[in-house]
Amino acid sequence: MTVSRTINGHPYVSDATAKRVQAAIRKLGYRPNLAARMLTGQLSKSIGLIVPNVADPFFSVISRAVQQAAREAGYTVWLAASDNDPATEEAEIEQMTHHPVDGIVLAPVNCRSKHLKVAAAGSIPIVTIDRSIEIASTDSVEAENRAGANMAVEHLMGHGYTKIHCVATDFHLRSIRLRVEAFEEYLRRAKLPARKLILSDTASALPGLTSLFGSRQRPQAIFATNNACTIAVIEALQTLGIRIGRDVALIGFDDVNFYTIIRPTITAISQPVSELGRTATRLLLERIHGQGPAEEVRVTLPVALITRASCGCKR
Amino acid sequence: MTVSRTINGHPYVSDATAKRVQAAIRKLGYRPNLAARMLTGQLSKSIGLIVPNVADPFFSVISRAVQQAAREAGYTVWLAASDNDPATEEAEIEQMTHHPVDGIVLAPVNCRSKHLKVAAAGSIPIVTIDRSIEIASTDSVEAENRAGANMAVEHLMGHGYTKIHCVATDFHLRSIRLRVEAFEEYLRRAKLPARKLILSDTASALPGLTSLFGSRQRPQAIFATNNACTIAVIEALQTLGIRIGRDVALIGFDDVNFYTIIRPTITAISQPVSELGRTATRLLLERIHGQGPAEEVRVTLPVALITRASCGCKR
DNA sequence: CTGAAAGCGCTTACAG
DNA sequence: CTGAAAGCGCTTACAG
Repeated sequence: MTVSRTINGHPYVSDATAKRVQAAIRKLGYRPNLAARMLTGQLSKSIGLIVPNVADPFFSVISRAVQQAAREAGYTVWLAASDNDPATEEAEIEQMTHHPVDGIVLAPVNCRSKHLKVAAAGSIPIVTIDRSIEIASTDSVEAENRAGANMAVEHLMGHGYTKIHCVATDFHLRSIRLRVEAFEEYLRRAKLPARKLILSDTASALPGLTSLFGSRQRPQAIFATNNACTIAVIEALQTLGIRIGRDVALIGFDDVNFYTIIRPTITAISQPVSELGRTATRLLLERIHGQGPAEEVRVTLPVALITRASCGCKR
Repeated sequence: MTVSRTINGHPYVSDATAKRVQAAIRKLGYRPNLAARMLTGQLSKSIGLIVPNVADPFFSVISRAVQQAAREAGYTVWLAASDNDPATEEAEIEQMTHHPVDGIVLAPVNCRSKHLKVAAAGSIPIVTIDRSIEIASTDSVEAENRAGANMAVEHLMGHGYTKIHCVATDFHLRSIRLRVEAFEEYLRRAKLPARKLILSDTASALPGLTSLFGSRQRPQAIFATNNACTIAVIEALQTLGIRIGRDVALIGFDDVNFYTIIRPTITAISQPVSELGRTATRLLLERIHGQGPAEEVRVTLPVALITRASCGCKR
């Protein structure tokens, strides 16, 4: 009893006993049993993080940021990968909910999976990151998808290109759709054709670009909507012998480390990835502690154009 | 009571009652409380995974493999990043031990940290991955470091290079030291000079290579001992205007996705990264279930030379 | 300021 | 085959 009070810093423990308890704790190497503590309705001081793929550079940086922010607040994080499978994601949310964690930071596989409705209505708070849920309402943190697409198109138009193509994968994600939509609207307002190539997966980049570059719609510039897509485009263009930055310009959404190492270097829309992770964690911890407004919080963080060589600059 | 027996598949529950219990469970959405279960001394069905950095491609692939292998066995995994800080690592091991997890897969920051002795002597099993502990004994899984270094040197010598330099970072890691030692021994046996450049961090690659290439020891070929080091070398050579594959040959230990995208493509010693993760998880689960031999198990998995252009092949 | 009592939700013997 | 009892290690009122 007195030990419990001492550990939890309750008032009304005399200094003398507190000291004796501390000494005994040290001597015996006593550690409170978390399972027992949980059973009395305490917080677990842990949060869950579910991402589609830890090996994706975008998500590995996010994981790192979440982990650090959580640690600073005395929280530990359960990381799980959904492997882009909604069923796995559902199982993981279930498991975490019952494990238990106090809250979950989630990058959903699909914004419309039915199980998300259940999860969002559950008792523990959820904050989505990068991709917000469409069929339920939770706090969310994401980058300015539309502004990023606009910046990319504007920059390409500044180079004088008029035949600009958008190449996208993962079109089922709301973030990707927003980027594609913004791309189309911007070009439409500029009275230029807004053409797009939606790929079912990265493997179809090569056949897709082969026929695109063999057609009359051969583009002068490409806007690729995320890192996996950009990399697939680069590989396909290399295979086709089409020189990036000379034969065709390229800007990718998402910046990746090795874009400065390949030649030409790749111009990219850079997201504040660590900041996304930190913000989501902060928001979640606030919810866990019952702070924050009653309505959902939707945070959008700014992106930046990182000019390198693939767009035609610095040739 | 009967519910408990039904859930845990104990014998001596009549089919009729079992059915009724199942139905009630479904109807009420009942889920057993894990905290309570833990309190009676059950396994948590979770393992911990601690790596220096989740954003490192090597460790993110390992994380993925561990996660998948654990999931297949009905286990979930706590992932934590030690950020290359032994104190953080110590805190994470502590936290996991008491959380509790049934076992830990660990890639130690340093093979000689004193806290590892305590951890290895603890009650829950630990399996090290990529880097084995020197001051205590645990099961371990790693790649054939020496054989990999030998293959690299042998291949470079096959190209006729006689002035081969080893460039290394993270020399405090046993795996790196093994690679460097094997490099030296191989060249010594071939009666060739075995020179090396040990860098304190990747930032010192540029100054280090600048003076190396300005000296009389200017190498014809470089063997870089891990992916971070190889990338730093590539960047430094690019900055110096030294053409890889023409002015100097390069082989890196660890294969990385984008090595096929940069020009020249990078020849690498490829580790069976996913296999390392799966094997470590399998070993850990065996220990948790009290299987496996009494003595420590040390698994070494084979590596492979992936020939590309940077070594001088396919010029 | 300190301690005895009850209970969190399970499981493990022990009786029926 | 089924249930009542005790206990896992904590915390939250409730008495002193």
